[in-house]
Amino acid sequence: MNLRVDIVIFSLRDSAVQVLLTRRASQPFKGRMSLPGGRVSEGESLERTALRELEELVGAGKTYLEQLYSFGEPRRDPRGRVVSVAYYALIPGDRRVLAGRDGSAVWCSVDKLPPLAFDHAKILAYARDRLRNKLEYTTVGFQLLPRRFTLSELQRLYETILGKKLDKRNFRKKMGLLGILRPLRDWRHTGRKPARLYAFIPKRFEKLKDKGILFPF
Amino acid sequence: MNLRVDIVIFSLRDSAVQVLLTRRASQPFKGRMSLPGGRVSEGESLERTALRELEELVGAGKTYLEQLYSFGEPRRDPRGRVVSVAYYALIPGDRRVLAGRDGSAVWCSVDKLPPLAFDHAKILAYARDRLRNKLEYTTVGFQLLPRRFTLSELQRLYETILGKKLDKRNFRKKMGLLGILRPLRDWRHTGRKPARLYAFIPKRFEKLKDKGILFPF
DNA sequence: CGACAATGTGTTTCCGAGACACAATTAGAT
DNA sequence: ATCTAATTGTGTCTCGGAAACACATTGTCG
Repeated sequence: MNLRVDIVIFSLRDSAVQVLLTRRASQPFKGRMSLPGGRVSEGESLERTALRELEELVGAGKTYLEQLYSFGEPRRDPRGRVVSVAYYALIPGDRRVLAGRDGSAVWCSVDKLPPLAFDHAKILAYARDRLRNKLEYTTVGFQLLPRRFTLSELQRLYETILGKKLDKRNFRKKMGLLGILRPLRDWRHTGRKPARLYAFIPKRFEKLKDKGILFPF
Repeated sequence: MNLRVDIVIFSLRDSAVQVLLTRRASQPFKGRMSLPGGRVSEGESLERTALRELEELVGAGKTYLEQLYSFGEPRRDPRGRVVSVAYYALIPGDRRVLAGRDGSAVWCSVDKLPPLAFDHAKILAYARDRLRNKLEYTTVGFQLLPRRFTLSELQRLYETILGKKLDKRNFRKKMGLLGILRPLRDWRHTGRKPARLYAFIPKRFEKLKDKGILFPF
């Protein structure tokens, strides 16, 4: 039985949710794009496999990683039986990526995906659903932003992933109420009126989580 | 690489959430209780494996089955590397079970669990969490009840799984509002005042789901 | 026939979600 | 220097769902 780990690596780039894909160098599906992944080694846990693959591609740094689902249809790989444990990862949009050893990794907007190898389109769709859902009751979203960000950037992130417009005042009211943002003393100067920078306070959020208070959106 | 599917089979019996466990007949952990499960055969999907195991244990009939999580710590089985894809299933409390070929399967209340083999306690805990969460925004709960049930039974189910008391009037109001229950013409006579029987209307619920209306508890 | 146990039924209060508009600040153009 | 365009930033009202809350009714059992 062949066991692999495939990873859906999300990031926010150019105001779009993008996924890191690799081009297949060999048959089957030679030349097609596919999710990065690799074999689970002996003595290596699933999560460790995922972390290893992840590091090869995007290096170390703030990363969110979560197991997604296991895919085991008998015919999903034409070469033979392969079961994939899929993970998904979130990395900040300002992170430089190594783009893989051979530089074959490419960011693709999830709205303009090329045809994918195997059942990877299915895996990716599943990951997007999960991300959307999770965004509504957790703070995973912050994993996609740089350490410091403006409220408008945060709102755009939510709007992009949820696929709908949010009201600015309501959005800010809720964020304020949650008390998980720390206003910084710096401002972002980008074209027009400068915007205040904020940082996420993970500690505060942990307390909310313990009390069972979730994320309302 | 050895790949298995293990199943957490929940049911509601004697007003308690119970799990179907099997006693191990051989080493390691000989004599201990463990989650039922089995090898994934060649050419068999993960879900099909789970269904096969499930049917061996509890026969055919209304069943809810969902993939839970994959466990792949290198040392979780002392014999060698074994990765388990865990599923969980819900079956009605009035279902007769075959209790396995050899009759070695036993129902155990999740509040009084014996020591379990391997990392099965962890898997079970994970399943309980998932069940609790899912109960709050879906209708999985109905999978644990017989076809016909009283509102009090339904409420007790929710209270048991959520581990907290619910207000009777609010509970009934919400259920009524959702419109997913059909009152039947029969009554349950059990000791005291008879209670009206109801049935779940899956069709109605599908419509709610399509509209994105979820379960408020 | 009386005690007990469970069913069944509405109103009020409170809080969070969503709808909604305008003044202030800055860069860049003229 | 002045104007324009783009973006930030801020409060109130309304509505709907959630939670708190008590008592009359019905049947069984002793």
